[in-house]
Amino acid sequence: MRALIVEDEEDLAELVKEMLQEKHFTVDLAADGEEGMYYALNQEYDILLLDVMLPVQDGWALLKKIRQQGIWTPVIMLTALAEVRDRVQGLKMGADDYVPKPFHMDELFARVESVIRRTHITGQKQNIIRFGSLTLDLFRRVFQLEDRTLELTKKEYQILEYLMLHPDEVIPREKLEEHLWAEGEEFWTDVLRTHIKNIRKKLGKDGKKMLQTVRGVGYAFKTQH
Amino acid sequence: MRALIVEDEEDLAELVKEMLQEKHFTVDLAADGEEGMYYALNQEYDILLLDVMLPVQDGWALLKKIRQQGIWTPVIMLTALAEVRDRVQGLKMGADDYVPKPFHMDELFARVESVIRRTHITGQKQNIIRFGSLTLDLFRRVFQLEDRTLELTKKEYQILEYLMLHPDEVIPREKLEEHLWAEGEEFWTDVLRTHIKNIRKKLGKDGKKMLQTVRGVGYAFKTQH
DNA sequence: AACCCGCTTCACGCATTCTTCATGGAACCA
DNA sequence: TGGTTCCATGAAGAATGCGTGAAGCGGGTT
Repeated sequence: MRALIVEDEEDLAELVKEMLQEKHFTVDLAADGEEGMYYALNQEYDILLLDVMLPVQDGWALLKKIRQQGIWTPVIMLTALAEVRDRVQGLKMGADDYVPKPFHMDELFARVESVIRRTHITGQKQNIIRFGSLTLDLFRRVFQLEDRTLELTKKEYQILEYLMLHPDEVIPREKLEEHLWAEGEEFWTDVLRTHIKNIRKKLGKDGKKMLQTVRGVGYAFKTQH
Repeated sequence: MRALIVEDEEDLAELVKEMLQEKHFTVDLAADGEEGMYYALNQEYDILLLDVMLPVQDGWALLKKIRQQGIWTPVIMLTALAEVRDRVQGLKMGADDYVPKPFHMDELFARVESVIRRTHITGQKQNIIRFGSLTLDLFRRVFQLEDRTLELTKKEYQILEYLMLHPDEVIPREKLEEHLWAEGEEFWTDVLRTHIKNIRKKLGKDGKKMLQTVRGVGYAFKTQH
């Protein structure tokens, strides 16, 4: 899962970021409305957390603009102005929820979860995806192979989740890398190879069939043969 | 994915082309407004990159005309005139974004991605092309023959994609070669012949019917034999 | 501090893919 | 029909990219 936080109070932003990372999100941070706009338009996220009071361009303006651009990623507004009026305005403009500051991290995360669940691609309560003997429960963040749950590390989970959400699609290395490492982070493509190797190992004898290499391009999760 | 670049500065055009090819796009180049018009009207693209200052017919005129023809492929305008007036004009005339020169390739690509995604969400145009028993899913980067997915190598894929995207059109060897090998790379035309042979083999008994040789010129993908 | 776990780095061998080459065959033109 | 050019083909060599195991590193935990 990927989240974008647009928040100018650095400390708070950092706290939220860490909390989400702990929950295995990949997080991008933007400090003002313009930067936020840039990220929101150019990356794919599962959730946007927007502060209302922002430099350059406030949260409402940002929200309005990205909706005009046809981006319907779920949005949670964060604001100090705990007024009902704002809430109404926000929901009208296409926010999915609204969390008044100050908030507990737990509460925020609960909202994040619920909003994502509500609006996720499938639109259903349960986000369970199954191919053959492999099952992915998006919200419990669990893979099952036959009846055994797979013990995956964070990066391994992120990779397999991404691939399984795009079945039979050849995913270029760069795309996976963008997904796994937030803007600006360094990495070496060796890393991806190693993770793939480890995932395959955990997937057992069918590992190589499920996660196929497309030489010179990337990897693909195969639903059959 | 397919892109058309209409740009008269050869060096820049070549740079953009290579960048997009690296991102697995199939790219056509046109050097003036007239040629650009021809391509835009006769081929389908996922994105058009139009220079404003062009010989014969400028980018705005081109944009206007193709919109009049009912072609709503997303368009990004490239221009040296980084004026707000232009931007407004462009957006009014149906450009989807606007990138002032000089730009970084990364930035340009970010815009390309975002514009495509935006129009994808609303448009839901599937990038699936089918002739007879052969199907190409551009988005997934997968060929299917009957129900079997074809296991093509990178070069093989690039060749067949290019030919299938220009059905019944005789593609000169040199054009294919330009498409496959970046400027300056060495090759021998033997290579192309060998790849064609291998593709045909993978296509099975109809291989030669689908991929026809045009003696002295090049090859053509035939939609019917 | 010592440990553990997961992420990253590295070097090497191997397999696939790309390219080269030699040969025979098909199309084209007098 | 013979000569010429261009193309198809299979096999073999060269280049490339991937898989793998092992080792380093660093943050978090006890």
